[in-house]
Amino acid sequence: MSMTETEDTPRRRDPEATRVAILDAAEALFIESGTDAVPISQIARQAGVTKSLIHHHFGSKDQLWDAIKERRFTEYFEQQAEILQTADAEGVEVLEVSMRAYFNFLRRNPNMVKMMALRFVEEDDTCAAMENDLFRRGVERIEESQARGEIRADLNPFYIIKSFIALSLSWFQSKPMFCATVGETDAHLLEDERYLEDAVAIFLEGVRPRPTNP
Amino acid sequence: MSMTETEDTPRRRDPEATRVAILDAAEALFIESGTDAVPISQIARQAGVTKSLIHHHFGSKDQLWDAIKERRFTEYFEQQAEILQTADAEGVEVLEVSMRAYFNFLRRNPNMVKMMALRFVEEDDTCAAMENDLFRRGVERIEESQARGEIRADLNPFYIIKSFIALSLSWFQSKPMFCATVGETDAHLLEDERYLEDAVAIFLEGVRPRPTNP
DNA sequence: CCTCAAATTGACCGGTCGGCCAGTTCCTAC
DNA sequence: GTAGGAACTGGCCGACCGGTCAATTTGAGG
Repeated sequence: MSMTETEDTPRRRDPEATRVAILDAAEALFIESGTDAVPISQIARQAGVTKSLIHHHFGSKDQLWDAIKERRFTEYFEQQAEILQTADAEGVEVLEVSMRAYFNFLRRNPNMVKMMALRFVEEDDTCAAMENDLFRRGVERIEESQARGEIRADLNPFYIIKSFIALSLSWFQSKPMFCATVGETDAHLLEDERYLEDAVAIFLEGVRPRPTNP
Repeated sequence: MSMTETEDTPRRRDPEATRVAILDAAEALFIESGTDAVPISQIARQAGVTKSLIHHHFGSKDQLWDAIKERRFTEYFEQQAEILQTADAEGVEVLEVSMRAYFNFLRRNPNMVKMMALRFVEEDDTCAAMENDLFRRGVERIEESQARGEIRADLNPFYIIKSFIALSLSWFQSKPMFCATVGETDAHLLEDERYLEDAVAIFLEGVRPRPTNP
């Protein structure tokens, strides 16, 4: 352990780790209770730092919230781009793979679902450019399949993407509301896989070119 | 104007009108800026009443917000039940009619879209019973069509409803995000009708029984 | 070893906001 | 017409919270 190690040894003061601790604590609390309901003091307590330190690193509460969204959404779009890149199926299969990947991603990241909803209610436009880029690449991919006759050509590729996102996202947004009332006899309705199978079935049949066309 | 008129003449003191004025003002402001961002004093100003009067009628700020949600959601579910009742189409057509009606309802009531999103982020369970009832009636309707072979029988009716709600709701939730970045060349993508046509096309083909089955 | 900037702390301030209360006005039922 | 209760008002309070600031500690570079 020589003193020349400057990056990987934990130091007593580690501003980067501090930033991460604050971001993690704030993200959890904000998503749990909403930004306004959580005082900075509580974030500080949970992160094991002082209130002033949060202001030192992030300026204001709003800027902290922005940093949280920035971090998660960039991570999100990078992952989505990765998935789109590596999906090497062909024809409608690429849509099935994409939809299942997207659905399972949301399933593993419930926080993301909430942040998407928050982005809407707060009318937040940040990261819209990144999202646009991602869509554009998806559209190109679909257009190729359409040209090859593997996907119905009368559908706008943009709307095709929007559709399978809608089918995935809305499920996780509406699910919690039903958990409260659905009885035990209908509990199976809440299983993610069952919904996914039906949603995929509807979506795929909807975009697949019909064999016989009047 | 006899004094025996007790119900229909406007009186100098009209508690019911006051309640409505407060609810209207609060709903507009809450949805515009979020419940926490709007002080009761501002609601009072906009409604033309005193702050104390709001507490007199509704108790606390939270109870006021509850009353707002209660009012809108009961109205919403009643309208939806009405639509479901009067949709006298048959076969898959009933789904098309329902989906178009739902889509256009959301289009005319952007506040409702926001309240649905808020219901999710605030984890609000109120009115879940009403929603459940509505779903049950829709499910029965679809089951009949399925028995008659007019709709694919391998799909769960519950998920069918969920699907066309998802396709409608998500559109209006994601639209604002794109308005900021979409260039003029792609502005047509934001037109509600264009999306609706494609979404309906996908959905209907997805639930329609295939003529030839391998 | 010394220096300087960054990290970190605790104390404090000013403003805001939700809720309460004492008092006044008005409708209504007897 | 009068008593009582509901509608309505203005003023006030206390808690909370976001942000600032001066002071202290720590680490890295010269």
